[in-house]
Amino acid sequence: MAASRSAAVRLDERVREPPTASSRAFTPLVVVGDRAAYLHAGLSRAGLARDVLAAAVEIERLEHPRWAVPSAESALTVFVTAGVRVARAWDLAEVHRLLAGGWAADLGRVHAHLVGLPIDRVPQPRASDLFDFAAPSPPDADPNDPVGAGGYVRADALTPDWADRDERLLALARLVGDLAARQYAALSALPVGGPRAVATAHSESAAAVLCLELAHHGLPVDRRRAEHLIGAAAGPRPASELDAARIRRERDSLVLRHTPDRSADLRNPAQVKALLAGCGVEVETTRKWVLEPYRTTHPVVGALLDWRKAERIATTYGYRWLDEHVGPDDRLRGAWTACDGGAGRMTAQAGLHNLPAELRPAVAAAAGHVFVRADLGQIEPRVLAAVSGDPAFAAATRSDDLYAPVAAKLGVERPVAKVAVLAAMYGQRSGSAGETLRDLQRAYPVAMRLLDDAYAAGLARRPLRTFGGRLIPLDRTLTADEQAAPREWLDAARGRFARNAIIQGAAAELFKAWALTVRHLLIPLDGQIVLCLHDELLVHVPANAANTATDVLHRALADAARRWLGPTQPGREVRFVADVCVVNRWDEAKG
DNA sequence: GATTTCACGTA
DNA sequence: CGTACGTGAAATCC
Repeated sequence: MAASRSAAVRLDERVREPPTASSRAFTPLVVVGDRAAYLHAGLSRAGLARDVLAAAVEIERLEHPRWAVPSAESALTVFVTAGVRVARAWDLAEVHRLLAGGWAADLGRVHAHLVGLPIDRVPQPRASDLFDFAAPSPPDADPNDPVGAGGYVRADALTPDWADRDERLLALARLVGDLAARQYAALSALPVGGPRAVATAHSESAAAVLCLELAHHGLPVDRRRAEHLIGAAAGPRPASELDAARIRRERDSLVLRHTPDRSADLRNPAQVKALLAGCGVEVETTRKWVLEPYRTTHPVVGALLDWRKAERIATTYGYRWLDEHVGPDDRLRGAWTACDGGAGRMTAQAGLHNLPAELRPAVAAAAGHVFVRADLGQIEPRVLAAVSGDPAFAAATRSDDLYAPVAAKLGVERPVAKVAVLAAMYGQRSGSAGETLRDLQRAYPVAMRLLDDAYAAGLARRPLRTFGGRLIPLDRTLTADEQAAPREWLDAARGRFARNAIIQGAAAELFKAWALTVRHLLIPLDGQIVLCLHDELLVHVPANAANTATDVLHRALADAARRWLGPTQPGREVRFVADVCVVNRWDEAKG
């Protein structure tokens, strides 16, 4: 390999680009197969991905430009594997999700949305491949332009089939820079919180990079402890298919021994329902919370519920899961996304977001390291206070326990106040907590008004934006099944969804701002975020950095909240709190 | 073979 | 006290 060539940026290989708004603000970078191109400070470079990316990594080390990319995954993975923490990014896909709602965000959709072309006619690469390639381009179309005839981005623009030469890579980079500039303008022009929406775009883009880092680093696992916990719930590791069947039968027999005169496939809900009926337990469904009250009716119920728990470990979090997702370096790895298609929470695969509590002791810091575990306290009501600007509710956030001042103000016990606040944020407004809800309305009218307005927007199918600017689509066309459902039920469901989405979405925005601040401050400590769980961060640091990292988590929250909220009127400051502790295992109690 | 339903884990 | 997501097994659709 020509090592000297790959790292150095040679001026004679560059081509001067005309200065445009996009090239000043952004450094577009595209990677397609084994080729790549970027436009940086008016100079362009294209060629073998190995060489171009080595130069790009060098630029990142020196200058921290804002890399504009079709997606972080497509263009910035190499930075992550090289151990270089990308400081600034503009991820077209993430910004599109923010701007337009939903999750689909391929380059064709991003472009069509920004130039005002119908989304439903965006050329799709899948089944129509044969057609696309068969259809000859009009003679006047530029064969090196990723925007094809009809004004849409070619379906194959980001494939090695089309992007097989430097001038096409450069055209793609120019397109990416142009789209980033258009997104910037669109966010800036939003009627509510334009500058904040741009800040959210920066944050979401960085979150996409963090997702690559999370997938790369993985979550440290004590493999022997994991094997032990799985063994305790699901039995020993089966030596063969036959052995596995025997273990399953033994597990089943713990339930079926209670019904010697009848049998059933426990994995078949219909058969389980019939089995239970034969034992005098008549239920509509066999769900856990339906069966729970019948534990004392017949011993088979308790045995079945215990069986379900063990079966869950055996099937979903058993030896296969361990073998598939925990690497030879004892790290649990799964893919992460910076936002879901709804309110904007992060998602994770490989069970990282729904690991049963009983397996958490298996998540353990590596030798010489500790976890610093932090979770945001009462995040959703505090976020409600912040985004609504309710001065009275903001005053309540100054307490460590937000529900205490609320209870005092309403003249009720704390549990009553808590249920009322949660019911106002998520529940049916017409429930049994009616009187307390009316008191809540009087005490915190601004906050309650925000919730009511969101509910009304849901009913009216009027799209909303979160505090940070994310579009919450509420005008989705109904599926056939949904059209058959009662109208009032659907309306109420959409109202609840809307009310939840503005709170959950804003909380996700604050959480990401916090996480990214932590990520930045951890660099000198040689620490990493290894898990993000909606309101909880798990940070892995060398043991001697534990105290500093604890400070970092608190300080980052204050910084992130201040930046996220922007200037606040005196007397309306909202306080956010984090519970932070140093542990060796994830399940250990908070200090 | 792909999609839907049920069930349940997490926040 | 509601929403969301990911997962696996069985049922169902085509």
